Parts: sequence; structure tokens; C-alpha cells
Amino acid sequence: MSRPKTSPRPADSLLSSPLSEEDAAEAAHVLKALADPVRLRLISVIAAQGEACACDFPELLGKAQPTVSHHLTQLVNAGILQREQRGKWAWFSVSDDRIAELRAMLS
Amino acid sequence: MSRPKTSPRPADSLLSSPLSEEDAAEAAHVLKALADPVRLRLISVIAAQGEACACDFPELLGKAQPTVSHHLTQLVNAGILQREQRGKWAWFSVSDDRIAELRAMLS
DNA sequence: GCTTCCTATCGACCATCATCGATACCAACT
DNA sequence: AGTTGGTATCGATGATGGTCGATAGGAAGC
Repeated sequence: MSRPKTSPRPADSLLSSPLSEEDAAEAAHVLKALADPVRLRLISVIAAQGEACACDFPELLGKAQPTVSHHLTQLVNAGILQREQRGKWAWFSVSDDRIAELRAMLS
Repeated sequence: MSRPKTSPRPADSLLSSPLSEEDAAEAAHVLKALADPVRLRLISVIAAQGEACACDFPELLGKAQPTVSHHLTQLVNAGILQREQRGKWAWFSVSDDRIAELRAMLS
């Protein structure tokens, strides 16, 4: 019930040709997931460490656990983070593919 | 009264080291401007043509003129679009520098 | 079994935001 | 000056979203 909800391709190019409404909505969905200070900090921490446990984030970010969980879910749904369960801990890593797609969108 | 409100550097890297709250807030501000389907379509049209007149957008996007003006203002404030007045028409172009900064943030 | 600990979901509150009609502003033209 | 036409601002409304306390789910250990 919590798989990525966007298709694998957010829109190959923003700058070369006019976007359809559908492609624009899809790209906006991924970018919206990125466009939040808490989520950006989550991504930067996870990327810097390679992977990270959700248990550390509430203290690290100064946010309540349900808030952190909410942000992580949005990032996973946008395909930006990958989630892996280890025992009772949830570990997250950054999807290099999704990041590359976003970079390609700006080329 | 409507100059870019963000500093010239949205944050050089998302993925190499943890972002400070300030850098995250700043980057989120620019990304928020990008994370809307109407604004993405505006950017794609302007980029494809090199520059474009605001007068064409309401019909092109099916949005009312105040709505279009609102979106254009946000994009200019985020430094993504540049505005040039020609007689009574407003022409817009994409800031290649800002786009390059965003791409660099994802590297 | 029960307890402990981590995470997700629920529900509510408050803030932000997209949208658009009405209106003001401003430049060009007569 | 008056008019026309493009754009920005104002004000209101409805929708979306961030936040967190309370609660539920689930895995490990006793």
C-alpha cells in the first residue's frame, strides 16, 4: 500500500518543448516531494551516510516521530527514497535513478 | 518591489553533506516555485521559445489572467524567470544560471 | 503469553496556497 | 484629457499540506 505512485519517468525535458498537462502534473508531484525543508534535510543526511535509520531522525531534525514518518512516506511515494525493513528498524537510501531523472529534466 | 527574494545560491549540494536549516529553507523556496504544474508548463513554453509574452498565457494554459500573473511573479521571485517590460507587454525568459544551480544541487 | 520499542495511521488544527472576479495601475494612442 | 488594452494587486474562497498527540500495528526479547 505504499509503493511509488509516479511512473518511472517524471518528464525527460523541461526546457526543450512544452509539457503536456499530464507530464507537468507528474513532474510537479515529484518536485513537490522535494520542495520542503524537512524533506531536503532528510535526503541530505541519508545521501551523506549512504543509508540511515528512521529512528535517528526525530532527534536529529527536532520533529515529532509522526511528522518524520509522514515526510519519509512522501519521499518513498515519489520514488526519491527507498525503504528497507531490518528487524524493527526502517532504513532508507536515496534512489540515484530518480535523482538522475530530475537532473536530466533540467538539461 | 518585485525583485528576486532568494540569495543567488540555493545550496550547492544536496547529496554530499547534511543541509543546514537555512540552506534547506532556501532551496525549498526555489523548488516550491518549480513544483506546480502550471508553473512547469509556463517554464517549458518560455524555454522552448526562448522568450514569451505574458499576453499569450491565459488562453494557452486555460487559466485566468490574475492566476497567470501570480505564477509568473513567483517564478521571477525565485530567480527562475527574468521579466522584461516592452511597451505594455511583459516578456519572460528562463534564467539559465538558476537552472544550472538546480542541476548542480542534484550532482 | 506479556512487555518493550520502532514505525505507521488516524484525527484534528492551523498555515499556506491556487484560483479568480473586481479593481487599480500604466503605457500607448487618438 | 480620454480611451484602450495589458498587467499587477486586492480580497475572498476552497483546497492542499505540515504538524503532532493519541493510537494501532508489528517485530524482538523476556
